[in-house]
Amino acid sequence: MKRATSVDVAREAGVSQTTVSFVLNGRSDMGISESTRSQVLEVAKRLGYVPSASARSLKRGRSNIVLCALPTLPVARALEELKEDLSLQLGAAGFACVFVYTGALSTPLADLLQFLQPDAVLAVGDLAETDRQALDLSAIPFIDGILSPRGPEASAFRQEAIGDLQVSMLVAAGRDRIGYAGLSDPVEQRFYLPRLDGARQACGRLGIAPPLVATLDYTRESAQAALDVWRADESGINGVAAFNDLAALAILAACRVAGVAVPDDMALVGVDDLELAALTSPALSTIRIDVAGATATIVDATLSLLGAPSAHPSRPASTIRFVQRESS
Amino acid sequence: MKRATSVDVAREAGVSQTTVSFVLNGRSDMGISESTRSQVLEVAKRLGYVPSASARSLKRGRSNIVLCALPTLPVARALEELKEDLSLQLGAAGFACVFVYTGALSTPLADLLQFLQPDAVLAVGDLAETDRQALDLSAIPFIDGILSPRGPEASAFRQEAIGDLQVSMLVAAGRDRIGYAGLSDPVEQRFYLPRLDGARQACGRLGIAPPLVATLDYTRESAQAALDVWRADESGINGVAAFNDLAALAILAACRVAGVAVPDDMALVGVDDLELAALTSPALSTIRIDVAGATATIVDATLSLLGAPSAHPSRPASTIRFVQRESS
DNA sequence: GCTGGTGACTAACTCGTATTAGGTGCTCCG
DNA sequence: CGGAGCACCTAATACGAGTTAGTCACCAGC
Repeated sequence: MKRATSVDVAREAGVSQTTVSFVLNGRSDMGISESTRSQVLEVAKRLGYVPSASARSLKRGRSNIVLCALPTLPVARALEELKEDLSLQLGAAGFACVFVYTGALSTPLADLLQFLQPDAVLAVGDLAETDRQALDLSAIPFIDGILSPRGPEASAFRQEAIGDLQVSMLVAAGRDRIGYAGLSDPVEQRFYLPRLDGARQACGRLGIAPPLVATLDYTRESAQAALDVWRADESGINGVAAFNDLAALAILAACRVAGVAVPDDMALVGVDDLELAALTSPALSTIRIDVAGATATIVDATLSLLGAPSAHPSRPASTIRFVQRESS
Repeated sequence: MKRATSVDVAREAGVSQTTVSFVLNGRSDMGISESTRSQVLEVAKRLGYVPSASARSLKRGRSNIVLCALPTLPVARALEELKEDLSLQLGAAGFACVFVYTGALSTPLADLLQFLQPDAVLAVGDLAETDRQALDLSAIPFIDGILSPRGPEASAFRQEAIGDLQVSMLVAAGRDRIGYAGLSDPVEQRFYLPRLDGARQACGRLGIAPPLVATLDYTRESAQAALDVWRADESGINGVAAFNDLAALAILAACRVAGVAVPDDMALVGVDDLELAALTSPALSTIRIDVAGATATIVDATLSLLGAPSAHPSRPASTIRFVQRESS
């Protein structure tokens, strides 16, 4: 059973294919009588007619698809939320938001363009140079690094504010010597460095020494090593801001093993508010990122890139919020 | 700057568009001389020609796109791995694998079909009835519930084996009264129930009482309540198999709060081997699901659905492995 | 009775590619 | 010397929708 085309609908309804097209695209300026109109709609529904996406985008020159390229990143709640928000808001604007995995391992973005012609590309990480060129050649606009600020359009996510808030809350809780847990993973640097900068600035503003940085990967040993670094410091680190909850939880476990009491000996603040942050003992204080506002900004930038009208006159930026639990 | 078409290439190379098409599709049976061939290739490269996906799929009748529909699920390492594996293996077979979020909140799959015409749809969860009908109308084959066995093609994931292995390892560690931590989330039922079945069967086989089931959501209170249920049981539950690592970690925290020693008073085994499982203290014993083999089966089923030749004569199913850590 | 306008519709073309059904000119063969 | 056979290439069409430039019937107005 082949799928119905607009010609099928036309034949069945006893009109021309042109008329079917006019009716289904709601072109009221073309003078279609009400009886013909409803007749066509009825037949279209009866035959289960769905316009061919290929034919439509071939003719129109746009596909109404926005492609979102994802790198391989460890779990991040904010990112998950962003993905669903993007789907939702772009969907409301008449675009389909589809996701692909690109990275060293996966198919390069350039190869996908022979199958899929998005109107725009949003990349969470940075795009490879070859991918950039491929997009330029196909005249597809893109925004990369959408989670950290660079272009004006992406300034919705102020990663610096996160590090700042972490330190501020640690200091407010009476800590005066801060450690910062960063990550060695290169993909994460894009988020890590701005957050660390924010933490540094907060230390300066609050008149305490800059944070003592230790980097870890997601292993127990590296968390242990970081803890050792902080404890060996003669100034006596008593508060740690971690790049994200995963790192914070690794440190939390290292503290337990080493007999360091949290929060008494060492306060700890993560970022992301994973489900698990509330489930550990002690429960993890963290920064919750509300991406909904920021998504609007990204969607806005995307739509203006496409010359589409934007539906968000006011642009609330991403808001962040300290979630106090037991670890600080 | 408009993108180049095959006609542009033809004009520039001084040949017909037909010839360009033959060269670029490698139709060696059409007798293209080597000089023309290289000339066309050179011009195509120089102009940065990329064939139009819309035009191609319009003519060919297939898009070479496989769409994978994702429900909103909490973090699961195996699922992440599956997504990347699918991208990789389908990519190798000449298909683009793209992901969309569908669910109660998000755009229904049916609405996406006006923008995108995949050759097949793989759904991780179950498809809504309306989505099913829409796919049928568009004559797009689909496989849903790809993570749990129903059709013969999806039998790669033997969820039962997971529950079985959990119980077996608990019993091997000397536990004889087993609790099972399930989930109340309806989306997870599809995985939860088969795993529980497996656990039940293992208990039967090993000659111990069936598992005492308690369901939780991802909150501290529910984990606490589950623990209370097991401890209140007069038989003295001394080993718990959890639906997944997240649930297991919630229970781990509840044990700490309640002063229950893990693994001495209560052994605990999760499923999924999250990064975090190795980072807690005590570190979590868990079941690691190797999806690579199962992906091959899914890809195989998909390709045969599409009438494409499958590249995997031998079909290794998903293998699971017990990861012993400190909690059991 | 002829023009001009309007309401309701459609023939024919277009998008960019793949494919079918030829066309050249050349050599080989009897 | 008149095909047959080959190597090499191209004109024309189809895919399914959107769009332009009409056509046709009907009515009003002078």
